[in-house]
Parts: sequence; structure tokens; C-alpha cells
Amino acid sequence: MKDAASVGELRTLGIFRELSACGRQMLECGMQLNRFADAQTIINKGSSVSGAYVVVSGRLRVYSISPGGNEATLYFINPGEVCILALNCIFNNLKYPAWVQAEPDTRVGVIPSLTYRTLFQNEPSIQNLTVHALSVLVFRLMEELEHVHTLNLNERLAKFILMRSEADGELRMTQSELAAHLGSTREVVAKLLRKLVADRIIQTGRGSIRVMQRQALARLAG
Amino acid sequence: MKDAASVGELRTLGIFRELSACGRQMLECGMQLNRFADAQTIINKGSSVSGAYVVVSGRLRVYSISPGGNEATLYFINPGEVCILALNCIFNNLKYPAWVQAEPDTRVGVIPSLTYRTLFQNEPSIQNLTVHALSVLVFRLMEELEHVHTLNLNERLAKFILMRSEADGELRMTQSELAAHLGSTREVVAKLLRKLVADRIIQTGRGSIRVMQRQALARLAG
DNA sequence: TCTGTTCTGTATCAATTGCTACACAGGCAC
DNA sequence: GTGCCTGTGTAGCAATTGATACAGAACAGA
Repeated sequence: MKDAASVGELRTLGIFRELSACGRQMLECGMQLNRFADAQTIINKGSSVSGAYVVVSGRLRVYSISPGGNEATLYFINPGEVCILALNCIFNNLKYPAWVQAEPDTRVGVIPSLTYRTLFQNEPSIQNLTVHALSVLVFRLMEELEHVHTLNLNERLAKFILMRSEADGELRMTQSELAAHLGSTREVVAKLLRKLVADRIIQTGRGSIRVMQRQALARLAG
Repeated sequence: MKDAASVGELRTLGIFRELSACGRQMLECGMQLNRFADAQTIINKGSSVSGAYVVVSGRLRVYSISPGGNEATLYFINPGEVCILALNCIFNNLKYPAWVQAEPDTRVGVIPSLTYRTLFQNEPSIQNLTVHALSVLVFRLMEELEHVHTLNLNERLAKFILMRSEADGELRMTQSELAAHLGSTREVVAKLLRKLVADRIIQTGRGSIRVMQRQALARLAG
């Protein structure tokens, strides 16, 4: 790997700590680091997958696009997490089934497919990492699917704002992006936000939302 | 395992074929077989998971229940497949996050948690089985999530009937069950089915649907 | 400052879906 | 037969959501 700092960071994040010397060497030789200063799409649906993706810093967003062009966020990949879809593709020789977008200031390590499969066969820690990452994703997807089935858009919006806002209540995101995350349209989101503003539960600004009453929002989230 | 026929069946289904002698013995000693002659709920949300579930014959249905009481099918587990949620729970010591219902004439093998974790550590074939099963589930869930976001109920209904009907076009299922699978209500499903009947794409009967024009249905499925 | 772009605020109408209510048909037990 | 239960067919209204349209505010750059 060309970036020693990133190797250290990955260890700090709890990844690859228990590798054998052999495995570590394989990893450090094979891994490549990609930096994404600006938000940009880095994988398109149907792309071939070159390897396992590990987020070092920043965040990746995995989303689908409807025939009408609307986006819907499937899930996020945070620092220290592995892109499971890419793992799937590696293990099953599939094309990538969705789009991936890097948020600003994101660094991603790429472990070539062959390297990863070899590591998986020989390193218990990689086996556990893989299974655990898959497990977490399965739970997230099931939860999301359940929410889509059981909650209406207003509840999902409230939940999303709660989950994604910072400790100070700030959520920097345009209404269009918000709508994309929820698989809806900007106008509908704007209408729902309007009600929340009228009830003084949130304040809206250009490109940002500020939560004023966290508990009230939590009640609305069902 | 108390049922030699089932061990053979599982091998035929491609499971546990490549176990070491030691691993096979562990499995045969520890595995229990449960038979479900009638349709019944076998796991409730929040239950503790006693082990890994392998479907020998029949089918399991995993579903969630909304606060209002509506069911929504998350996915099915077919013969030769493992219940991944149970695996998740085993590896992460979690309670089961959904309900599971056995269809009539279903047999399920249960491998105690400890046995499975030991097998996972030592048997490459179990590692692969686990990762592959998780991968397949992730893809199914993502596909379902994408469909919920991008398709309307009519399209999802058409897709469901297509996927679940037999080769002769027969689908034995009440409209209520159909609605539960889709996370909707009977009345709405009945309304949509009515249109399909009027267009002579399907015929409806008590507890069954017969596909008359498979291609027309496929077009409607988006 | 001017201009073009992005984002927000708002209104209106259409389509979809959920909810309630009720009639009728088939099957089963008595 | 009679009554009961389950399942289907249908109607109508309410709520949610999507689609279209347009005006104005904030922002960036020339």
C-alpha cells in the first residue's frame, strides 16, 4: 500500500489488526488507496468490481435509481466498514448491482479480488470481518425494508433526520438530497418539512435543517 | 441426527458434502430434525435462536408485522438453504428480528449454535456456505428494497404472481395472503386483480389464481 | 452589478393506496 | 336443512404521495 498513514488508520479502526505477518504483507502490497476530494459517483450499476472496498475516512453512499430517475439510498458505508456488495460480487463474480457515491473528503482502500479471496481462505480475522459486515448489512436492509412497509413518508423523514443530524441538531443536506435518500420527491419532502417548521420542531435553511425539538421528532418517527 | 434419510437429502441438496470426517460427526451428533406437517409459526420476533436452521424440504417464510397487524414477507427459505437471520443471531448473540412460518410439509434441521460456530472456524465448506447464503440474502433484500422504491403495487403484484406461480400458471394462495406478502391490504389487491381478470391476463378462484397470459403479466411487471 | 444556477416555498391536480362497509358464495359442522 | 366461518366482489371516501408549475431567495462567478 502506498500510504502508510492509511494502513495505520485502518488498524486504528479495528480492521486487519489480527492478520498474520504473511497476510499483512499481502495486504500492504496489494491494496490501493483512492482519494475523493469532491462528492462524486465512483461505481455505476453493472460495473465490474475490481476488489473489496474499505472506507478509511469520509463516507460512501450506495443507492439505486428508478426508471423515472429518482434515487433511493440503500445504505451508507462508514469509516472502518467494508462495501459488502463489492464482496458479494467478488465471491460470486457478479456485476455491481447499484450506484456508489463518495461524499467529500473520502478515502477508500481497494483490495484486489484475488488478494481478498486468498486472505479469506487463510485469515480467521478476515472471515469474521466478512461475516460480520454481511450480517450488519442484512440487519440494516431488513430494518429499512420493514420501515418502508410499515412507516409512512413523514415517519421515515423524521427518523432519517434524527439519525443523520449531528449532536447539535444540524443536518447539512438539501431537500433534493433528502428526497433522494427516502426515494421520494423534493416537493413532497418540502411539504412535510413545512409542517415540521410550523410546529417549531425544526428550522430550515438553504442546504440545512436544524432540529429544535428532538423528542417531538422522535415521537413522530413512530 | 436422528434421521438418516435427511442427512442424505441434505447432501443431495449440496450442503455439507465437503465436511471433514470430524466435522461430519459433529454435525450428525448435534443436528436435530423438526417436522411441520401444517403451516405454523415456528419463530416469533424477539425469540432466542437455538441454532442454525437448514430447510430440508418444504419452505419457510420470513415476515415482519406492522403495528397495524399487516404482514409483509421479507423472503423465503427454500430446501437446501440456511436461515441467515438465525446465523446472524448466532454470530452476534441477537434475538430473532422477525417472524418465521413453515409451509405445510416442511422439515427443518437445527444445528446448535456452538456446533455451528465450531464448524465455521474449522470447515472451509461451512465458511463458504455461510458467506454465500449471506450474499444471496443481501441481493434478495436489495432487490426487494429497490422494487418497493421503484415499482408501484400493481407492478409488484404482477412480479409476485409471476415468480410464485407454478409452471402451469397456478398459484394457490388467498388474496389476503397475497396482500400480506406485498405489505398491502386485501381490498387493494382484489381491486388490482379485478383489472387483470378483466384484461383476461389471469383467472381468479377461491384460494387460487391462474395465469392465462404470462407474457402480458411480465410486461406489467415492469 | 449583472447573470445564471441552485435551492426553497407554495399551489394545484392526478394517481395511488388505505380504510370502512356490506353483500354474496362456498364449505363445514351440527 | 341451519348456522358459522372463510374468502371473494364491490363501492365509496379519505389520506398519502406524485407530478407539474412557477415565483422568489441565496449564491457564485464574470
